[in-house]
Amino acid sequence: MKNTSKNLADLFSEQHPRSYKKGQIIIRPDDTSNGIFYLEKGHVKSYSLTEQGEQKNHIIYKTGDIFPLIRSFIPTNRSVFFETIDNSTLKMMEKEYFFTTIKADAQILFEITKKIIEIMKTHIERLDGLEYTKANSRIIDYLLFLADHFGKRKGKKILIEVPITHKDIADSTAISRETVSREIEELKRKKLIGDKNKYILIKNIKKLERELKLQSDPKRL
Amino acid sequence: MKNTSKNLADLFSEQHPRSYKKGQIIIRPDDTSNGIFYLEKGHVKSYSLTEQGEQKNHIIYKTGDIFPLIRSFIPTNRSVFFETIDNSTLKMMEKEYFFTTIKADAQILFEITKKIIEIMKTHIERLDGLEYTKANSRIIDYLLFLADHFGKRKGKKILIEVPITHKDIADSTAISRETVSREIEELKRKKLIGDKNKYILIKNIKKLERELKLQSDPKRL
DNA sequence: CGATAGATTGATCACCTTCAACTGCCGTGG
DNA sequence: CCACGGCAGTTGAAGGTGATCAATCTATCG
Repeated sequence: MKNTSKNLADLFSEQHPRSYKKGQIIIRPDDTSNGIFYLEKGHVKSYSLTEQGEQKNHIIYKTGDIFPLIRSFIPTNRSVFFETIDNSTLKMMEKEYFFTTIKADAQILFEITKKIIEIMKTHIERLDGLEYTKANSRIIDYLLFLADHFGKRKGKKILIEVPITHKDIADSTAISRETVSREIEELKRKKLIGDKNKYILIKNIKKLERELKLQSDPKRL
Repeated sequence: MKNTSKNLADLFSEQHPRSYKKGQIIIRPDDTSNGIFYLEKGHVKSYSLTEQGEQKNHIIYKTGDIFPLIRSFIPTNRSVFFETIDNSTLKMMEKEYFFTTIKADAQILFEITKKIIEIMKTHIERLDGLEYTKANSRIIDYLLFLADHFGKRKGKKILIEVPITHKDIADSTAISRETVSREIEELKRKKLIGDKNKYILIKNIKKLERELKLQSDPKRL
């Protein structure tokens, strides 16, 4: 047993990696198993469903993140799904072992707390972005959010390296897919964004940020 | 120095209480001071502002909560305000002392982590509620959210014991104040909610939950 | 290669914002 | 203590934004 973990990767180093294909559900609301997952490679989205079966996307987890946090730490009504959107590699640890280990070591526990805070920050940014009342503002804000979290600089441009569909954007911003399609088209027409091998490319982030401010301004030309 | 803290109240027990009047801003984005606040009595709302100065409400903190979490744990762009909506009592601890103390004691650190998870859960519920596309669904979901977090059972009814205005609901759900006014009126007409000394009273929570499911159903009569 | 899911485009119309005018309420200062 | 100012709430009318429906097209995957 290794008690010298200094970070999350160390903590999970002894666990064997598990491969998941794109689109596999890792955790469902009714799951009785209670492992803690560490995402080594790929991306996982969390979401709930409406009565009509529409997805309401929460966030996208990436390398170094852990989940599920809420149901692991406190007893709660489970309503959230975790599903890969990539071919992904995860590691899993039994809840009991996880808690025994972290409760015994303030240092690793502090690292986990910082990771939790980081994931909470992501949720707050999403919450904040959803409070724009105009559809195009919510879309632009979400693109800026994705650029910040998954963007890789390519010169002056930013490539959003996460497989995201218009449907995902729609399910993340409370907008219909058709409207997302039209707004994205408009942003491409304005040369603010583009495509690059299946990923969204931000061509001019400064202008895109300016566009967000203009969109919410009722007094724009 | 007291090292026997078993919970948050203990941890802050040595700090002297500070009184704030309703409407006072405790933390602004540009604040350089970096204390951690423990809310002993009252309510504090967190929010950001749009370019046009509109409030985007995040959550309402209550007795036993601590803030600000994000800016205390990780370096970040500050854009969030914390403001009392009640006459409130808080305790404050210097950031350095706070971190020295919790890093030295896994037990109190674990208590704080659980509190953080609880506050994260609140944010996720808000995020999820904002993903309803219809205004009346978002309002009903928000009322159910308030009932769950601040409601006191009065027989079969639930009194939401937090001073909340229609403007607050509007700023929390990305809806105009006028529409909130009309929808609340409609819910009163249906006898689902009412008033009781300035607070919102949920008269029939089961029916209100059913109303939420109906609202989002396009095939309703 | 067929099936399924996502994307596109156009037309229609409902929902909700906006604007405006008015009322009510509360805290503050003279 | 009253008057005032400002913010919150109410109500009505009008117009725009974005949802919905439908038809077609494309991409992906077994």
